[in-house]
Amino acid sequence: MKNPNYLNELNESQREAVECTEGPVMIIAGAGSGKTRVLTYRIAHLLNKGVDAFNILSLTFTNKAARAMRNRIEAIIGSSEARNLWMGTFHSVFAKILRFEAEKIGYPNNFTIYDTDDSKSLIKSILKENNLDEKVYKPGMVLSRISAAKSSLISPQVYMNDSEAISHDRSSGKPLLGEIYLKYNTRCFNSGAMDFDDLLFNTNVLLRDFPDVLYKYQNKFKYILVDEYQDTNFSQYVIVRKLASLFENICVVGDDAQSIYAFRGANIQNILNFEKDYPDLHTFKLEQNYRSSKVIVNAANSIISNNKEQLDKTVWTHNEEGEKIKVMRALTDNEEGALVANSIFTTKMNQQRRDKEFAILYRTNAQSRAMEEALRKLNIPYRIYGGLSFYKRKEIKDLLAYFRLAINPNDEEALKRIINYPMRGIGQTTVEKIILAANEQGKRIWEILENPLLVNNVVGGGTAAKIDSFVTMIRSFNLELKTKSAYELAERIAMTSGILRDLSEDKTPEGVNRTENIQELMNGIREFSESEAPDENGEAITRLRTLDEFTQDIALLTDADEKDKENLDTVSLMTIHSAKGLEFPFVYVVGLEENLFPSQLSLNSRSDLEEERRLFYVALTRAEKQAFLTYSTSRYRWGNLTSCEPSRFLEEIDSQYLEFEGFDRKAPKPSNDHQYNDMDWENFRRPSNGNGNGYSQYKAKPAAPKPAYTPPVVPKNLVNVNKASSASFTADDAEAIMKLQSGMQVEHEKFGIGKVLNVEGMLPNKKATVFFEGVGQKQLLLKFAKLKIINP
DNA sequence: GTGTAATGCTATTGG
DNA sequence: AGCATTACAC
Repeated sequence: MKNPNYLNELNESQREAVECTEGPVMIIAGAGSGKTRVLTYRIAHLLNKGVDAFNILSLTFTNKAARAMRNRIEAIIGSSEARNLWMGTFHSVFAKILRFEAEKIGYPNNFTIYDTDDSKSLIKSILKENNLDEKVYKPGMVLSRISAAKSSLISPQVYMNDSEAISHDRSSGKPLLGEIYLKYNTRCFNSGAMDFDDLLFNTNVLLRDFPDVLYKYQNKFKYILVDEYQDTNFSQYVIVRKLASLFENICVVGDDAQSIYAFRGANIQNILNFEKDYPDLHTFKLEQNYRSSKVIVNAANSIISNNKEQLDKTVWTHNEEGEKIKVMRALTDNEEGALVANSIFTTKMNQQRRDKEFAILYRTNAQSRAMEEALRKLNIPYRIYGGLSFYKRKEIKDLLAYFRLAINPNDEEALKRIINYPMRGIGQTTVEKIILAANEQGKRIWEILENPLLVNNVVGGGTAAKIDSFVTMIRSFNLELKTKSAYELAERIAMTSGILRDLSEDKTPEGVNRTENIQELMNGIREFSESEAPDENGEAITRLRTLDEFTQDIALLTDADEKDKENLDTVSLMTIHSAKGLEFPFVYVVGLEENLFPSQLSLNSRSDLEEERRLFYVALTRAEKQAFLTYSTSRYRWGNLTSCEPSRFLEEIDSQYLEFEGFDRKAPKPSNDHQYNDMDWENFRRPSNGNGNGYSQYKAKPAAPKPAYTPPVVPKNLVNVNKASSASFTADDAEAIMKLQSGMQVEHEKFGIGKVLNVEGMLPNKKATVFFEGVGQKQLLLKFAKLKIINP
């Protein structure tokens, strides 16, 4: 035992929650109350009491959280026993179990896991084959209906007989959703593929239809812990209830105030009804916040009190008072970025902070662009979490599709992706014919492809020969799965398939970047190949690590799982959803505008709006020392400048915790140079708390002042003259364009380094003549050319 | 079957 | 504005 006094590191309610190990336990944990700490210590305590690690199942929200917990547990108990714990997300833990048991429910053990893109692509194929209009049956929407059904354990058969579903789909003009759902499921099954929801649905099928399997896992998992229980859906709930029903050593941890995934089927009722499921339940409340200042805790409480549905709980803190929350207003989204970047810069300098102590949180991924540009201009390093994750990039998915097909040749989506990439003359029509033939004859796609007779029935001789050589190639990969290491085979596939050749022919910066991404993937595979594998007893052993292991490992990774990047000293940019569970000394929540946050789509129902409010609560409670809230009075949305009103959430915060920087809340909206419909600023909502003077402490200024915003100091050697993106000028851009003079050395994205020979014209249409080495003389419209001044 | 130009759609949130 | 799909020419 490395740390025998570990219980002393907990406060009273934390310790009680840790020590109550037997029977059902619910822990209601306020934001920043040490929830992870309790879970970690609880597991350590179980191990310390002699419980075998193999008998503990701990379900976390991300795999990264599981890894972090495992490490902390090892540090507490001082042994490597923690590696034997079953820990991970619902999806990864039950995918692992399904790999053992798949054949019982008719799946191959090496089943593919379809991601959202695969699912959508399959739905598109089905729509096309059945002559259904993609505009009526939008693939994304169809998928979310299917997903909702699966999360509620509604099979296609049940769906098609469900009167509520039938009338819902009829009245929305999509009566065939049930049929599509059935076809979709059949196709997944025939491809040996499960989508994300199938992993949980099929686990339920397995536990329902095979009592011996259920019994086996009930006995195995004598202690079950579930983190973020407020975000579990019905399907997950049933799995947990079934597994726990033998011993009832079930501990769930959650916070109803932080439930932000109802949109994907999460059900707060799971936490609210837990008491009914387990009458002899022990409930613990963690209400002391250790993370944030008093200002932040109290401000967050004042927001969440606007929600009607919530458990009784008061979060408080002993921490210092802290700075007030700063509210900042910008005129455009770009200026909002500049405001934030500038504020980070000054705070960093004044308080001697590191970049990694700052986070910028937003409601939608699209908002990151303005922030990025502003940070780049100030040379502030940043890292975006989410967005296009590494494994979603085209070139990565292409190579992975080869791996997938080598592992499971019936994987229809992988096949469609690469049968003609790099191009080998097997076009769309051919693929459609083959798939059609497979479905008509009730055969798997690979059965058709493998059989020259069947292929010849469908396509001409020339195409058949091309198919034959493709089949031979994939089959040769397949034969090497068990004999070659992941790295050896991956390298061979990258070469033989022609992907590397195809990419290396592309000399554009994007093309080079794609090759580098492939290289990075290969490095990851090499690392994997050289790592030790756990055997079934959890012992690390050295044996061949194969490509199918690798491919299955990464299928459920998310970018939150990207490892070892958190040590980088960079500002973090992410959506509020992905910020869940994280904390930062300084947090900027940006885009606090009506229709953006709260989102327009949430305004129709009370429960959706309350979820948005909980999301805001989550955002604010990420901050330790100080929070900053920003909004813009106008913003580009799908290419047009639109006018925005400040978010209602700004008014819901008790104003004693707010400080308005550079503007007066009561002052009329400042005029600016942009042309757009001026919204009714005078009717900017008055405080609705009835006393009518909610803002009186802010003195009204007579005139409409420009916000006190000083443009950031831009390093002279890296002036971004303009972005091609906008036809409108920000002050910065215009200024930079004006600075451009002949004789300067500049860099162009495509043409490289060049020298300015001449500048002419008036501002919006100012032109420069630039000589680029190896390219020649070019006339560039500064509004569009991305010119960087390298040497003034 | 392949390459390019034109059109049209989109931007909640994520495993 | 940017991306994906579609239309049409080769």
